[in-house]
Amino acid sequence: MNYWLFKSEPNIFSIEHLKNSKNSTAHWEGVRNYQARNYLRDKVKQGDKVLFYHSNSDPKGIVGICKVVKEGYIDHFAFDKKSPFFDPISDVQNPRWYMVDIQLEKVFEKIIPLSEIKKYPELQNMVLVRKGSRLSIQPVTKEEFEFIVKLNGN
DNA sequence: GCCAACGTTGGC
DNA sequence: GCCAACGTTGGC
Repeated sequence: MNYWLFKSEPNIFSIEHLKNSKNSTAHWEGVRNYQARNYLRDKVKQGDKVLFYHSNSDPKGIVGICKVVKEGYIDHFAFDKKSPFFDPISDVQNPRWYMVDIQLEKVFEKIIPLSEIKKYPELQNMVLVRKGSRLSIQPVTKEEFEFIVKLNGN
């Protein structure tokens, strides 16, 4: 099993949105970056655990845990002219973009803010805290994942 | 294949 | 709102 961190802007899709979705399950569509796409298409597997991160918000940080319930499949929103994620370059015969489905496992009692994450020596190698890192789908180590779960007292 | 210009992300 | 860092585009 692998561990990941998915970023989302909560004004667009927050963990509350996920909680209120049917079966607390949602597509993770709209990833439009090749490195992140490659993870979604090739590496993110059913049963993997995901840290849900709120970016561009106050406070920003990790807000809960999800699991992958459906692994990489074609992000058909790229073909939908009405979708904000429409991509005219993507071709049905040769799709560029992929998504997964995730299901909520736990909303943390309290957000673990980025400022706090930056304080722990155990978390200094996270992609999240690397300068200039903008990846929206990031690998996380088992140790990092478990450390964060413990921080939340779980 | 290089790289300047432009667009986006996302912390501050 | 600013801007550093990074990604993408497109002319050459």
